[in-house]
Parts: sequence; C-alpha cells; structure tokens
Amino acid sequence: MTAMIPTVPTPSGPGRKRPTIRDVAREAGVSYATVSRVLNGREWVSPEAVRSVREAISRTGYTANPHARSLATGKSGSIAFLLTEPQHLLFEDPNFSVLLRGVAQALSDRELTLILMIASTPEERTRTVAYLSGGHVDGVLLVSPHSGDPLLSQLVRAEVPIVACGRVLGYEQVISSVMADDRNGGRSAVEHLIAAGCQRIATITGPQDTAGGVDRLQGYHDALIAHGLTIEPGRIVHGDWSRESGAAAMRTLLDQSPDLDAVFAASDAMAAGALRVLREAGRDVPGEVRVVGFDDSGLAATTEPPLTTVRHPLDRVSEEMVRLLTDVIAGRTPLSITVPTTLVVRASSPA
Amino acid sequence: MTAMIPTVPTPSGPGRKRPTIRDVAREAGVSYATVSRVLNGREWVSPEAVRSVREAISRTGYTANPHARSLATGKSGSIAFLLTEPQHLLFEDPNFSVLLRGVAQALSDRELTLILMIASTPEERTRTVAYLSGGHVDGVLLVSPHSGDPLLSQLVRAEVPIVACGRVLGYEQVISSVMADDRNGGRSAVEHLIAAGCQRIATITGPQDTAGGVDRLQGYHDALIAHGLTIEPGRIVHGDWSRESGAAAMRTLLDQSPDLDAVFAASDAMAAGALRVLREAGRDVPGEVRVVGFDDSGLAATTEPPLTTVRHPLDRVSEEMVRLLTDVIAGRTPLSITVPTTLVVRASSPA
DNA sequence: TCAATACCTGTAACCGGTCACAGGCTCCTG
DNA sequence: CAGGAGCCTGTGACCGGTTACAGGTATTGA
Repeated sequence: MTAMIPTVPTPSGPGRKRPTIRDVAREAGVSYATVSRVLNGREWVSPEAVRSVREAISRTGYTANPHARSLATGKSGSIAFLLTEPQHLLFEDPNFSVLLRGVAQALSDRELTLILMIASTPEERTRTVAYLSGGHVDGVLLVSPHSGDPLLSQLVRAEVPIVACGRVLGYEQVISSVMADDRNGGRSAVEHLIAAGCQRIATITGPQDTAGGVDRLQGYHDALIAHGLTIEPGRIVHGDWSRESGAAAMRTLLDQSPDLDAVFAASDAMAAGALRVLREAGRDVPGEVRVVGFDDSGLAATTEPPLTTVRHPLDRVSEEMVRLLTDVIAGRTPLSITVPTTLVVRASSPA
Repeated sequence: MTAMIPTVPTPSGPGRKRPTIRDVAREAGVSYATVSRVLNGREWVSPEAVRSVREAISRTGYTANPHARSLATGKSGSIAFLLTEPQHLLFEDPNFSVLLRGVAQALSDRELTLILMIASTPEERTRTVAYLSGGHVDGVLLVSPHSGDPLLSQLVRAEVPIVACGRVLGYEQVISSVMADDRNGGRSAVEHLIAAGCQRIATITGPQDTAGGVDRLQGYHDALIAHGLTIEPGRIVHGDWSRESGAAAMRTLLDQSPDLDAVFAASDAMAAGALRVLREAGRDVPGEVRVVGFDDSGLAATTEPPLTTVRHPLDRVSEEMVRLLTDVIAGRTPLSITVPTTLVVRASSPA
C-alpha cells in the first residue's frame, strides 16, 4: 500500500529550513545555551565545547537569525540615515553622496546596518517618525536638518538617539552633532579674497535656518570686520545650496552691486551657478571677479575655471557621526564636534 | 521606617517600557489574538472589538515590535540596495542617486525598508554575501552588476530573491532584471547623428561586461549597418562610464581617427569628459564634431554646450525593479523587463 | 575530610508577535 | 428540536534567539 503514496517533494529543496541554534547544539552534542555562549564569546566555556560548536556551525552553515536576536536583546543593529530636504535638492548635492559613502563605510566597520530613509513629503515625514520611534532602529543620523522642522521635536520627544550633520539650531543641548568648522572656513575663504586685494566682496549664503548657512555667513562677517571692511547688505544674497539658486543670487548681486570684485558662495553648487551667470554677463573670472566656493565637492575641480573652495572633510565628518552616535546610544550626553576645514586654491581665485 | 527608604527613580522616565500587544489587549478588554487580528486586518472581528482595540492602541501609543513580527512571520520587510562598483565610480555617477531616490520612494510606498549596502572591497563582499544569505532581507536590488562577479553566483546559490538593474550577462535565466532599451537607445542616438549628415561617427563605450555597455555599442553597430556605413575599429574606444575615462577615450579617438565628425558616448559623464577634451583640442562642438551622450542625467543640461542625449527613464526603472522584486519574492520565475528610451536634443548636436 | 571556590553546562523563562485550533454563540434549516 | 453553518473569541504553541539560575564537577584551603 505504501507504494501508492505519491512522492512527496523533498523538503530539502528550495524550501529547506535554515539550521537553528538547536540544530547546531544537537550536532555539537551540547546544549543550545552553550552554542549561544560560543556565539557571543562568553567566558567559561571549555575549549572542547568551543571547538565542537565551531565545527558544527561550519558543518551546518548556521547563521543566527537576526530577528530572533533583536527580539531577545532589544537591539536592532541598524541605524537610519535620514534625509529631510525637499527631494530636488537632495541629489544634486554631491556632498550628500560623499557623506552617505562615508557613513556606509563607518557603519559597516561596526557591523551595523544602514537604513536609508527619505522624508520629503508630509506623509513620508509622519510615517518616518512613527517608524523611527517604533524601535526599528537603534539610532538616527540626520542630514542637514532645518531648525523649524517638527520632525525634530517629535524624534526628541520619542527619545530616539540622534546625531545630526551640522549643529541643529535650537536643539544644541539635546541633539548631538558633527560639523565642519564653517565659521572659520568662511572666514578663511574671505580672508583669502581680501589678501588678493578684493575690496567689494559679495556672498551667496546658505539657508539661514541651517547652522552651515548661518556660520559660513558669520565667517564672512568676521573676515570683513577684522580687516576694516564694511558690510553692505546689498552684497549679501541668500540661496538654498543649489546651483540654480546660486545662479539666481548672482543675477541679483550683479544687479544690486555691479561693482563687486569677488563672490564667496557658501556651497560649490551655488558657486558653479554663479560662475555660469558671470560668464554670461561677460565678467572674467578671476580677472574681474574672483569666486570662492565651499565644500570642495567633486564639482569644484571640474567647473570652468576650477573653483577655489573650502574643503569640507566629509570623510572625517561621517566617521565622527557614527562614532558619536554609538556613544549616544550607550547613554552619553549630547555633544557637538567640530572638524577643521582647509582652503583649496584653484583658478577661480588663485593665490 | 518606610520614610528611610530612599526615593527610587520612577521607571516611567526614559527607561519606560513600550506597550506590547498584551497591554493593548488588557486595555481593550479582549485577548491579544484579537488585537493581532485587528492589527492585520483579519476578517471576522466584531466592529466593537475593532473599535475598542483601535482606541486602546491610540491611548497607549502602541506600535508593533518589528523584530517580533519578523520572527513570527519569517519576513523582514526590508530590501537591500546593493552597490558593487568600485567606490570611486559610484558616486560620481548621477544615475546612481536618481535610481536610489526612485527605489527609496517605491519601497516606501510598499512599506518596505531600504537597506543600503556597499560592497567594494573583497572583505565587504564576503560580509555582504553572508549578510544577504542570512535572512536579514527579503530581497536584493542589484545595481550595475558585472557578469564575472563571484558575488552573483553566491547569491544565486543562496536563493536570495534578486532583481538587477540591467540584464546580468550569463544569468539571464536566473536573475530578473529591469533595464532601459539600451540597444534601440544607442541606435536612435547614432541615427540622429547620421540624419544630421555625420559620416565618421566614433563611440565611447561602457564596460563590455555590463549589459548596458554591450547593448549601447550594439545599437551603434545597428545604426551604422542600417545606413550602409562601415564600422571602423579605430573609432571604438572603451570607457568605464566615468568622466575621466571619457576624457581619456576622447584623446585616444582624436589620435586614432582625427577626422571624426561625431561621437556617441555611452554615458553623459563620458560625454562630458569628451567635451572637455574636444574643447582643449580646439574642436568646435557641434560645428566640427557633434556629441551625443546617454542617460539624460543632471549633468547633461549643464555641460558646455548642453548635451544631446538619450533619456534613461530611471524613475520607471526603479519602480519596475521594486515591483518585479516583490513578484520574485512571491515566487515568480525570473523575467527581464525593458523600458523605452527617448532622444533629448540639445546644443551639442542640434536637430 | 569538608567546605568554599572556580569553572562549566543545562533547563527554563522570556522577548513580542502570528496563527492553528478549539469552542461558544446565534441563526437557520430539516 | 437537533444539528449544521457562520461568526467571533481565547488558549496555547511556536518563531529562534538570550540569559538568570540552578546544579554538577574539580580544585583548593582549612
């Protein structure tokens, strides 16, 4: 009769189950608690037990179920990289990519997983806050936060560990951050222009609700004041970091103060936009107008002429962000870290 | 005596526990199974039960523990976006960012989490394979895979659901993919040049171990043959998609066949590199040499002159990749999807 | 010789969900 | 009025780990 039973598809096919810690234990002839100890490097396990467990693991091809582990430990082993800029700005900015690369590397080194979240629209923001507050991740890395963003207060209230890239205005005491020394960077850029003999220096700023936007402008102020130059409101125009906004700002500047002899743009992208407008207006760079950018992004070396700029050490920043976040998760009190910048001189404003 | 007991810090502070499904059940006066049913929209739950569970949820601020859910269901709810290019190529390419944005959006719409993995170095690749095979993710989106990559065979052997961006040469039957119609796109680009009267058309190709590299070159062949033009080996030079490789290829081309009157580059980045070299060589674009790129990346509109290019519809591609991956996870057999391209005419080769 | 100690191991509870199953209730039908 | 169908709910097993605790053995010290 048994011959009539149709052949059952062997469960060893595609649907075969992954070995569990119990399988390994049976294979190694120990209890599953011992396997767990070996897995986690606990002390007081006999050398033989360690060896036989190791062998059993490689024989069975066992890998721990991450979800079971997370459930038991309460740690997810993953970190969210959260972008909140309107999406059209996000990916134009080469800084973003570099930062992302650095963070991915730093997390990978620590065996942490990088979860990328983009919260541009209001619905996305709501969903994101729920997700991040819901224990899916151990911490959040925040890119270019704007101080008025309600998302910030919600995350703070939910007590999610956060490290921001750039000081978060108004949250200095509760959100840790890592940032370039924007103020001194801006100052060094403008002092470079002054040293070259420029007297009528304009600036295209970043958004004034971001620390980078404010600080780089402050550096501009610092340099002018330190050298006895007056600050002309007509020489200060605000941009949003993007190339397009830089071009628009440059048009405004040429209109408001046509006699300018230098421009300090708070981002390379804005500087690139400004260069284009200057060329269209027939102003020679650097002959008639010198231009300095900020970031030393990939863009800077390929503009025409190549940009003198302030190097934003994003590799350092990303590494520090991850290091700081692990500290914050471990219970460290909020802290701000600043990394130094350096001036990179190219043809748009030679030495 | 009780007065001598020191005040214990209230456990309702930062360390308070999140409510569980049992808490909600107690609050709502039902069993936890009923709460689970409401959570998952199961049928046959009384309206009153639904209502009181809903209220209890909002009263307690309950959110489900994702790890517990994953453990019970065996689904992680997350998808890996895997990059395997050497890192220096990765982030120069604007396509990458656009694709990433699109994928993030498409996954978010389906309540799936995007895990970003970068596997450039051998160690990273090993770790990545282990991770992906270990059940952390439900599926993998693969960007610009090279056919010889051992990572591919390992993932295939581990039976991880995969969808690639671009056909994977040699794996067509086992790895699903989504790609632009590169061959017809390349053909249309070259036919545009022929229609403009060009006779000596060169091409800068992508890597010949990627489908995009091969197919775009094939399109070049197709067009030349269809119009009775001969294929000169000296007019075909290989690049790696990057701007720098485009510049190098252009120098080779000017050297090998100085009489060329048009260049079709298989990426906008390479086209941009070629433009720069042509300008340095004093060749007028489009007067003496016409240039067409591929991708219609952000770059294309901002080169000097702006690039005529083949639009690579990455928004469609990303959406299709995610759609296809969910199908593959659900057990669908491998499948390749092609999305059409369109020619975008700009100043580097006007109509 | 006996107890204390160090070292090693196993049992069982627990993390917080999902889901199969059993069972109760109501209503309809023969 | 018995019994089946449809609707709703609760119990308990289970997913695969971690870890507190208890217990066993070998070594040491009094």
